[in-house]
Amino acid sequence: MEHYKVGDIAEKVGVNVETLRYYEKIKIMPKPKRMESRYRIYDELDLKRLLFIKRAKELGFTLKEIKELLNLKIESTATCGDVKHLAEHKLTDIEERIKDLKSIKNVLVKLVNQCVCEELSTDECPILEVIDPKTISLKGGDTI
Amino acid sequence: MEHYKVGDIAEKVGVNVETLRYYEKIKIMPKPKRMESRYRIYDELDLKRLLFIKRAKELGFTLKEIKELLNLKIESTATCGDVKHLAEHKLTDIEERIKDLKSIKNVLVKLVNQCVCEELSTDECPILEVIDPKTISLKGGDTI
DNA sequence: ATAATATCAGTAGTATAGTACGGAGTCAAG
DNA sequence: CTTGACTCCGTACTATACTACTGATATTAT
Repeated sequence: MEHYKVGDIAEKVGVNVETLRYYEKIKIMPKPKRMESRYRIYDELDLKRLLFIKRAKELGFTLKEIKELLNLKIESTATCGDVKHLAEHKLTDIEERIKDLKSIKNVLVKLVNQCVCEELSTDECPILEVIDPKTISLKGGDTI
Repeated sequence: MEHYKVGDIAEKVGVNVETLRYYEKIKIMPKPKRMESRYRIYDELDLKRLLFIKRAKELGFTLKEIKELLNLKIESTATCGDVKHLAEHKLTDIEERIKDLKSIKNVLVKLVNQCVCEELSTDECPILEVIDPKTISLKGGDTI
């Protein structure tokens, strides 16, 4: 089994060493084993976990949400239902994110194509039309 | 043309009044017109803009990135190429986000289905396998 | 063997994105 | 025509997620 010191894994994933210690403190990364010198030792699983955290953060999840995602595993009969509910909830959330990202993507595609040859001038910002108001649900009279 | 006071638009979109003033300060929302009493007046376009900002934030964009997205419009022949490049760059980024969100989604779907009837115990966290390492590109020997 | 580099723990400081507060002016309902 | 809700501006405070710094060990390269 491969193992890494804190500096190795940090460099591999592209976070800094302090971030790893911080993640340990807030319990999103598990306490690693130590060498006799008290140096932390990480393995492949830690590497994958850190990689997931990094990317999920870029995708807009908070560390708290990421922790929940990482804890989604079927540990026992007792918790299975809970896990299922939480997973279903996350699923809905993620599907909505994908939908809205696709809307933004489509606007960008159009914009790029407009740019190709014609010098069309768009007076108003084209990206404003993309968000499905249902996703957010306006309060009060729906004048939008 | 509909118009709103700061409290109206804030409540409609679900942000608070101070946030609107903050967005004005950092120039992600334009300076609104004022009534004689110096009260701010917002219109439909402002509403759409604020809605977009709110959702884009939830999708993981920073206010800085959102500002760039909102400025993506073809203003003149001169800037068309720039806009195109920036839009293409954003497009790639968004496509990668969608891809990784879909991967996470698939794992969640599997997890939910596993839960349905069988009491399968997954020893390790299933979600760790989802991120395409290419998206992040590990440094050093690719041992993952 | 010794100098450079890495790690340790703890604490303090930073960036982003708000959120709260205070005192004054404005508006609208009874 | 007042009283309660809303808005004004400026400033200060907060939460999240790091990032930097210190002084002491530990490891590694020459």
